[in-house]
Amino acid sequence: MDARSALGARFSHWLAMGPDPGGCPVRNLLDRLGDRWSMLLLAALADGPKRFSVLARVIPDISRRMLSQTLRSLEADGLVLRDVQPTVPPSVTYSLTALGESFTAPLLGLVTWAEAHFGLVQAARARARTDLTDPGDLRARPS
Amino acid sequence: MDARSALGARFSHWLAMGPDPGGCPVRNLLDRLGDRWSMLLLAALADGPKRFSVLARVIPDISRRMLSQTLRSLEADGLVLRDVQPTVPPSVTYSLTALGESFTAPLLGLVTWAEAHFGLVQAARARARTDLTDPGDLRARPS
DNA sequence: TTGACAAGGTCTCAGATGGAGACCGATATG
DNA sequence: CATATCGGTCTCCATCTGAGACCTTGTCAA
Repeated sequence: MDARSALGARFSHWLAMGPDPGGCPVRNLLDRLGDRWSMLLLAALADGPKRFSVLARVIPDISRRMLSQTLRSLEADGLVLRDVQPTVPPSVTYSLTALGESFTAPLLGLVTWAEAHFGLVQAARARARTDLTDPGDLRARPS
Repeated sequence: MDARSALGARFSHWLAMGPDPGGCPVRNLLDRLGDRWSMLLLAALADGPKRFSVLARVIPDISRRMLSQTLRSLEADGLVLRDVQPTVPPSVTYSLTALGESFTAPLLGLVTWAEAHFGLVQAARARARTDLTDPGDLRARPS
């Protein structure tokens, strides 16, 4: 059975479970991890435990607010461990829990796919763009 | 090499590529697919081609606006094919492209993990909740 | 004849969400 | 004395999202 059929089977199985959005494990977890930063942070922590400021440095375009918020959400879900050293200034280190480590396997699958197929996606985007602009591309358009 | 080491190696490799956010394939694709609906729609379409109204029915909590918007984004990325039958009223069918089908493999990995570990995540959440409310549970606190 | 309804959207409006940047507290450093 | 560090929080504003009205064109029921 290929991945598509298997995925389709899972999907129709969820439908049979009724229209409860939070009851479905996949809906529930996808709602949590399917945001802009969660998976990225898990990938960063797969590289090894890191402190707050290090995470902020290696992911330059995350705001401190979202960094804090996302890490707390991951901690609440048991994927990340937050270790506070009560020095002054305090030193806080984040690392993957065993559960978080178990997530690295599917995440690696995602990452591998992304690296392998990015070229095709870019090509599709370029095609979509020219499809949109083509009707007017017969002549140069000022302004 | 386990998944964690492999993922960590990928991550530090991205860092070496400089601070360009859109240049990294993984950042780029995660920004697109890592929203509330994209992966869910891909899972739904893995079950077979579906029309707009059918998708709206099987995913009750997506608004028509986001459904239309997300499908167009997936189409622009070459993952989904939009087939318009010029009947009246028009009939529009969405299906996975070959590229979209290739994504079902990593997506299935994610889904499988979610179903297998959802119990642990729920347990962690319950623990986090009691940790928060415990300090004040000694006495009832009005207002 | 009038009305309702269908599909596949778009449009507008209001509320949730996210980023930018100020601020904090205590300490080490220049 | 001024400034920087660390790990955040707070406020403000821009963007994103959802709810719900509306559109077109033809068919069917009353």
